[in-house]
Amino acid sequence: MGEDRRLDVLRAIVEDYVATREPVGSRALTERHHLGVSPATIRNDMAALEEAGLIVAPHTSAGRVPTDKGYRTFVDHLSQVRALSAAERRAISTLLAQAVDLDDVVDRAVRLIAQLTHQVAVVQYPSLRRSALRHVELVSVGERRLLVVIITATGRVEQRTLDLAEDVDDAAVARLRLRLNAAAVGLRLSDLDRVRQQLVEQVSAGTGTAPTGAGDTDLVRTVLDAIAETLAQESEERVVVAGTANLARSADFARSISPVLEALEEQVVLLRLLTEMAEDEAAVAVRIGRENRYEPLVETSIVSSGYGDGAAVARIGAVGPLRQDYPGTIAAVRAVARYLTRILAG
Amino acid sequence: MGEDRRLDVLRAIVEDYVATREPVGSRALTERHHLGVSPATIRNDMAALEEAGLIVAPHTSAGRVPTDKGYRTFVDHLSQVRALSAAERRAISTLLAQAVDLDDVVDRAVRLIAQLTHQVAVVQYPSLRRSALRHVELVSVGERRLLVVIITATGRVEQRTLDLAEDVDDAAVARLRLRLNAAAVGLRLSDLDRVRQQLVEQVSAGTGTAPTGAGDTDLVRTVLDAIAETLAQESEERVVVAGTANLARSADFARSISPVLEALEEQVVLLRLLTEMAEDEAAVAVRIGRENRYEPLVETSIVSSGYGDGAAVARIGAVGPLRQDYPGTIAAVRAVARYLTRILAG
DNA sequence: AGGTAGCACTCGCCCACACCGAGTGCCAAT
DNA sequence: ATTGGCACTCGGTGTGGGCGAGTGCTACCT
Repeated sequence: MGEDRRLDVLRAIVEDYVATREPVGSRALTERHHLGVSPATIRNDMAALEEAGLIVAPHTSAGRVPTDKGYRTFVDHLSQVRALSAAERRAISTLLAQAVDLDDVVDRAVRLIAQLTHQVAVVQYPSLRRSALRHVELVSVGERRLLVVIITATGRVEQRTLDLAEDVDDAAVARLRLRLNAAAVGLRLSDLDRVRQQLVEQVSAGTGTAPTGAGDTDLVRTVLDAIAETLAQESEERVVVAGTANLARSADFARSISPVLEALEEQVVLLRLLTEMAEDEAAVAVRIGRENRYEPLVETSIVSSGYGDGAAVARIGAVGPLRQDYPGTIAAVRAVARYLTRILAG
Repeated sequence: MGEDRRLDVLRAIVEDYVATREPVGSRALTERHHLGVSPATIRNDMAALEEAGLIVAPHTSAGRVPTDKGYRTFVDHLSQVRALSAAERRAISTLLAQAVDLDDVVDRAVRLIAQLTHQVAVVQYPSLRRSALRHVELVSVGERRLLVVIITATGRVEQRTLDLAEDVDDAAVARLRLRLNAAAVGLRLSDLDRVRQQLVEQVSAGTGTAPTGAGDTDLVRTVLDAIAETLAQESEERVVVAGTANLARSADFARSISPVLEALEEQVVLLRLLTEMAEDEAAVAVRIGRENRYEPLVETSIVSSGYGDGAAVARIGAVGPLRQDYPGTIAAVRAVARYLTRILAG
């Protein structure tokens, strides 16, 4: 029984189709790959593969093309992970190492992925919720408005403007800043919720020296609420995208690429898709075609990996056509994720 | 002499071609526009217009199509500015008014422009150099690293990490923060360069109370240098883009749209293009086709306007195909610029 | 002089048609 | 289980003719 050979045939079909964009026929297969059998035999195997839903013929007298399911088995069972070349790895590490701050790291990473994979690259900023608080800055802007700036251990800065119920003088703000920082620095933002009430009391009571104003408790609560709320809305989790031009070049999209472009501009959607892929944070996950439950992306595949250590975890990914070099993409995404983890830890 | 009519003909050609994407012929013109003359006469005018380089015929027996120069005269002399509908204006003002912070304003504005013009929208953040300093925050991160956060009057936040020559204790940082803010708040960032030396002395000397550490002068200089440098590199001026999907829909690009997409991802290029268009800050400027000296964009037109008052000036714009509804785009861009100015001032 | 009518001419577009060849499924033979 | 043979399908390509929109030119009109 040719169970094994059948999978060989599938692999050959995927590889050839990815390379040539032409539906691949039985004869071409026997010529380009030395499976030791005749075209007729291949045809039988192909019939079986089609039966199993792994390949289809676009029309009666054409070769076969992999289905989503076909790519899926290819990715799961057939592709051997290809290591990046030494040059590529060097390029990654030096490029990332040159970054001057977090924004720069993310920017470089996203461009790198786009260039390595020839696809659209997506990088999520290190998640706020899980990173530790480094500093909270309060600045009063205007009469009853307070600008809250949150600085995390990873160097990420988030801001938010608050409208207050009543006037607050600068002294009160300064006092609050001191206590807030004393009490909350070092906490994971995701822990904030749990210890919030406790914090309110602790901060309002003060450390003893300065006189406590009347509305301080309210103010503290308001500020902490704001911080929590900022973190709660996922929309604050930023995603950056690069390499959209690669989409236009691929010419693999039946309809237009504009639905895909639209999807890529929707941070919220991207975030949801990425986080849904986070079954195993460390490993590379792949979503192929209709496996993406999101209509505009059913003609794309997403290859994604988590990065970062415990303190700051997020995801990166590559969005590209169904017909793509999966082993190559996976290798590139994984490599960048690893270097990224290393850089952020250092 | 039909000098006037000739321009009427040009206007008619532009309008029809924009509406239909078909090269327009003499007969069609007389039918759709009531110029009171026969097709033969129109043909003579067309010959003259072609002679003048305002229109061309794609091939011998086809209608005419406007050239860059044709669009240019249309924009300069022939298009009457169309006011937006009341509904549109209401949409703009309410949408922008709901924004919660600067990021949100910019985000809403860019989406708005994309939606109104059906083109790619571009919004430059209110320029750092010209906005006043609201607050400088210093946070030491790690041993000899200092995070400098700059907050402007418009609510914009910029950050930068410094590597220091020697250790600095928290007390020194706190002291510096106090003095720096006392001395520099309210200054235009663009003025910083001029008064820098003066500031260094002023801040180092302190206001009298706290004892001054040995390395303080150096530290002050380093920090001010960093601030100045951050501002100097234009790359820190951010540009956001939206509506790239509109490009893919337009189907007006001879080659591929990928060069255009690439260009749109290059912040530096976009910034240069935008600032080059700032002859008259308030008015709407238009660059048509080859007027953009940047090769990837020679098949596009850019409609752009400044916004903001003296304190915070920047530009917005729309990038689209040559064949577009210029009056509509101009109206939309101008309207959004005005509302934006109002919002930021209020 | 400017506008008009008529006319011959050009050419891109569309359609019908035929042909070629890659590829298939099936069957009989090994 | 594999293979060679064979009839059949059908998309892609090339050819040729007809159509029609559009033009430039010339002669004519006001």
